Amino acid sequence: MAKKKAVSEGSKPVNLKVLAEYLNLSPATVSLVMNNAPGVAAIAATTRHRVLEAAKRLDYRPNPIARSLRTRQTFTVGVIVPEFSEGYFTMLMNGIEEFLLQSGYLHFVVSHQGKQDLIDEYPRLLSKRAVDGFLLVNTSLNEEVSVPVVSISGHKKMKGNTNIVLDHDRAALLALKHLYDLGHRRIAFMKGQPQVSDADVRWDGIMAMAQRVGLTIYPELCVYLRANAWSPELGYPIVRDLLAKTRDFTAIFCFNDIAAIGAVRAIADAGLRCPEDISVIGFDDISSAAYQVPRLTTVRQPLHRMGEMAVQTLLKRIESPSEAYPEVILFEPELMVRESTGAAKSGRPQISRRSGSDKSPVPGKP
Amino acid sequence: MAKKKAVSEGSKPVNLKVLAEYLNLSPATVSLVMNNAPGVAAIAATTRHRVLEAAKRLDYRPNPIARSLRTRQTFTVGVIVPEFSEGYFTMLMNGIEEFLLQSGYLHFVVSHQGKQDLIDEYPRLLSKRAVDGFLLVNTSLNEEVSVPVVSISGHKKMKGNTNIVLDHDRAALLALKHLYDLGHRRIAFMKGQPQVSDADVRWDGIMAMAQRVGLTIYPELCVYLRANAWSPELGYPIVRDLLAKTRDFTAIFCFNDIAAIGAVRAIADAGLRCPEDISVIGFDDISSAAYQVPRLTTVRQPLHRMGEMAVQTLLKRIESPSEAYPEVILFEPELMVRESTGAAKSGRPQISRRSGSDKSPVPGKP
DNA sequence: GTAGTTTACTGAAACGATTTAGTTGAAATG
DNA sequence: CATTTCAACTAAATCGTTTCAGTAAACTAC
Repeated sequence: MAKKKAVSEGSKPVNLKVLAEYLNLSPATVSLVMNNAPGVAAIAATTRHRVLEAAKRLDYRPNPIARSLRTRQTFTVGVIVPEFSEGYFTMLMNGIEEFLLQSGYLHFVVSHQGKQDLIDEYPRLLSKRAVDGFLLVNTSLNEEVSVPVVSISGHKKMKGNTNIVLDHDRAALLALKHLYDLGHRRIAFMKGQPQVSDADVRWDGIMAMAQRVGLTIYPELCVYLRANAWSPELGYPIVRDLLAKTRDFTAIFCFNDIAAIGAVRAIADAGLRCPEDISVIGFDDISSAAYQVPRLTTVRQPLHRMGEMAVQTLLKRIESPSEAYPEVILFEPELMVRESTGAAKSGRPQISRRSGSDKSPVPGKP
Repeated sequence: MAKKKAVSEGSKPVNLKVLAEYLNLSPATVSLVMNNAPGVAAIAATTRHRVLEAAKRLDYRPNPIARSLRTRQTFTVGVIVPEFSEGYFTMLMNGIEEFLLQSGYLHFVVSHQGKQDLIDEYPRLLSKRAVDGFLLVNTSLNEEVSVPVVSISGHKKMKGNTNIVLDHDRAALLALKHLYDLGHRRIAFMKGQPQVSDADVRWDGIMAMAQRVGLTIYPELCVYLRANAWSPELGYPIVRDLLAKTRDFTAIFCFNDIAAIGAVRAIADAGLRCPEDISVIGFDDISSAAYQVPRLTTVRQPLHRMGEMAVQTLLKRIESPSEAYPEVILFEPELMVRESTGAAKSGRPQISRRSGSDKSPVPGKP
C-alpha cells in the first residue's frame, strides 16, 4: 500500500513519455494500446498486457487537454439556457447531467437571461472553448454553429439541429377539454415571454385547439408575460391586474407552474377562491406542483426523459455526424388533474358581456 | 464587408503562426503582444499596434486548449453540488454563474446526489480536466485537492479551503425568538439530511439558541430528513407521520422552504390550518416562498450574494494563491415574517403532556 | 575603436498527447 | 536465393500556444 502510494503520489503525475520509458516502448505504442486504436491489432497481446498493467500500476491518466489539442474533441458540451429557474430548468438538468456524466462528458452551462447579445455571444464563446456540441434549452440561435445541436423546446429548423419538443397541440387539447368538461367557457390565457421559444408554439396550439373544442378566446382575457424572471413574480402582477380589470372569467391557463403559483396567490389576494371562483391550470408539473395549496392541476412535460433523449441524440450525432437524424422528436404531455381546477361557477352574466360587438373575439382567424 | 467575411470565415480559423507569417514576425513576438506579457515592453509601440490590428482584422482568437496545455490554466472551475434542486441551488447558481462569466471563467457542474462514491470520484474527474479551482455547495470532500477550494455551506476545515457560511446561531435565534414571542412553546424541529453539510451546524445552532431563548426541545417532536430529494416530497411524509403520532405542538421549524411547502400541505391534509393551528417557518427564502398560500415565513439566506462572494474569493485565490485568505466568511440571515406563522393556539394541554417523567426533554445536555 | 548597454526581436524547446508513414527482422513464397 | 509478406513496433510531425535564452543591430561611453 505504502509502495503504491509512493508511486502514484510521489511527484508529478506520470505522462505518456514516462510510462513509455518505463516500459522500454515508444509513446506511440503505448498510445495505441491505451486508446484501443485501430492498428492496435498489430501490437502483440503480451505487450498489450504489459502496457495496461504498467498504466494501472503507475496510475497513468492521459491528459485530456493534450488529447483535445490533437484530436479536436473535448468531451464537453455547451448547455445554453435562459435562466437557472426553479422548476423547468432543474428537472431538465437532472436528466441532462445524469446521462452526460454516464457517457463521460462534462458540460458548461451558461444562461443568457433572455438578452439577445448574450444569445449571440455565448455560442461563440463556447465554440472557442471547443465544445463538441450544443444543447439549447428554450433558446434559438441566429447563427449556425459548426457542431451538432440539439434543442429542447426550440422550434427553429436549422441545419444540424434536432428539436426535442412537446406535442403542444395535444397539451392544449388536454387542458382545454378538461376545462370545457368542467363547464368553463370564459377562460383567461397567459402567453409566455417572447424570448422563450416555447411561447409561440404553445400559443398556436391553444388557438387551434380552442376552436376544435368549441371554446372562444377573448382578447380581453389574454395576458402576456414580459419579465424575464422565472419566479412566481412572473404571474402574480399580471393576474392581479387582470382581476382588477375584470372578473368575468372562471379559469386561467397559465404558461407554467411557477406563473400558476403566482396566479393562485393573486386570486387569493383578490378575495377569491381557487378553484371555487377561478380554476387554475399550470404547465410543466414541477416537483412542488403537487404540494401547493390547492394542489396544482397541470400539463406535465416529461422533462427528465426529454433531457435524457436530448443528450442521447446529441452524443450520437457527435460520435457519428454523417448519419441522418430526425429533425423533430415529439414527446407526449400528460394532464395531471388535481385540486386547482373545479366545476365552473355558474350564474355569471356571460351573455351580457358579449353584447355590443359582433366581430369575432378570436384574434387573428375569424 | 464582403472582404472581411472572406478573411474571417474563409477557411480554418487563423492561428498564431499564420498571423505571425502575415506580419513577418515570429510567433513569439505576436504572443507577447497578445498577452500583454511582461516583456512586451521590449516590443516597439508601432509593432504592437500592427499586431493588434492584424489580429483584429484576421479575427485571430487564441486557441484556449493549446494555451491551457502550456500554462496549466483552464479558466474553468468545477462546481460540485448535491442536486439540481429547486430553490436553494438555483438562487446560488444565478449568483455564481453571473460573476464567473463576467470574469471570463466557465464552469463544470456535477451533482453527486448525496452518494459518497460520487463525492469521492468527482473531484478527481474534475482535477483530471484541470479545473483551476473548486466551488463546493453543501458538500464536503474527504481528500485534499491541489487547487483552491471555496465551500458554500460546507463546514470542514481543510487546507486551502475558504468556507462561506451563514451565521446559523443568529438564524436559529431569529426564528426561535419569533416563535417564542408569538407564544409558541412546543415546537417541532426538522433536521436536514446527513449528507447535507449545513444540517449539523444548523441543528447545533438551534440547540444552543433554544436554551438561550428558554425553549425546551422535545425529542418526540424532532424529525429527521433522510431522502435525497430536494422536493416537497421531502417534508411531506415526515410531517404527515408526525401529525399522525401527535398534534401536541403549535409550530414547526423546517429545514428549508421546500420542506416547509411539504409541511404546509401535510398540515392541510390533516385537517388543520396553517398558521391558526400550526405555524410553519422555513429556511432559505426561495423565490416562491412569498407566493405560497399561506405566504411562508422564513429565514432568508442571501444566496445570490453568497454565490458571488464565493466566486470572488475563489478567483482571487486562483490568481494569487500565495496570499493568506480567511478560513470563514460569515453572512447574516434575515427573518422574513409573512403569513405562515401566527400566535400560538392557546388551550393546549401542555402540562398534562409533560407529566410522568422528570428527565430533561432536551436530548444530550441536561 | 572597443567594450558595454539597449532595443527589438527571434529560435526553439516545452506542454502531452495522437497518428501517419515508415523501419526492422523474421518467416513465407516461388 | 531473391523477393514478398508480415508482425511488431517506432520516428517524427502535429495540434497551437508560451516562454526562456539568445542575438543582431544600433547606440552610448570613454
